[in-house]
Amino acid sequence: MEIKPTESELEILQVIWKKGQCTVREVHEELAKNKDAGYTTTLKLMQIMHDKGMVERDTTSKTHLYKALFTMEQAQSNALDKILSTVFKGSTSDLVIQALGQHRASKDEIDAIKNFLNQFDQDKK
Amino acid sequence: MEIKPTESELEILQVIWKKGQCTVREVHEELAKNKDAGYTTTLKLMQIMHDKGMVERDTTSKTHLYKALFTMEQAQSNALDKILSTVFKGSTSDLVIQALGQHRASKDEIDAIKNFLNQFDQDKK
DNA sequence: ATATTTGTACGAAGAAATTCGTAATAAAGA
DNA sequence: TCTTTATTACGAATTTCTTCGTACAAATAT
Repeated sequence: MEIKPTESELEILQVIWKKGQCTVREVHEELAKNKDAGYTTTLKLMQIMHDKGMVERDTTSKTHLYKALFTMEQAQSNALDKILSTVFKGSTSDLVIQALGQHRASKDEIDAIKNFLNQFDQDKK
Repeated sequence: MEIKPTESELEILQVIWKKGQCTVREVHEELAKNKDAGYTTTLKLMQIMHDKGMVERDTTSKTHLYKALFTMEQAQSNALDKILSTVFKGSTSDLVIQALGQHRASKDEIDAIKNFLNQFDQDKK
């Protein structure tokens, strides 16, 4: 399956991922904090996401419950692939260095990355 | 200025960045390798990009010459910001680790990153 | 029981992105 | 000069995304 959520769909997915599963109202309330759109707009978007096969829903009770049909990690993977090919000429190291350069990571984060790299080396040898 | 090129605009920008400056035909030929769209489609897109202020053009001769008005690095920065906020919950280290995990980097790339990290530490202390 | 609130379905309008055809013009070639 | 080719301009059709209003049904409250 092609995973290519639109801007608005991603906003909704963030809420669903965070809560695991949720109702249209829950998503809407959450979005309302930063944005200002009608309830039916959110509803319609979620219905479309369902049509597209991005989410599933439990319709046993009147108020439907939505769940994502792919994980945030899958979306991350897709997003990385996309920007790697469009703006990083495929260079992972460019991407990593850019990322570390502009969004300064905390010491803990840097340590986490170092550990990861060392473990990586281990596997290679 | 807001830098938010669309999918098609990025395809075009890649060619412009690579060549420094170029004509519609050059861009079109390049795109034609992987895609199949009419010449006037490319032309129109580049005209729109000009309207949006994404590119400038030299119209002294009949055949116009286009240049990008922002660098690939700026586009990279924007792209990173966007996916960080939409799918990585703002965690740079998550992003970096994901990137390194799935697109296996070469030894040279890993070394480059390690050097970068060490230098980074130095600055901090 | 009746009215109010809460929810889904759905059509349709508006906006943005993409595609292409046609016309006008300039350059190049015969 | 006249014809062919290359280029830009531009309108318009198409598609996709976003937004919202209205209708109807179910649940809740009075």
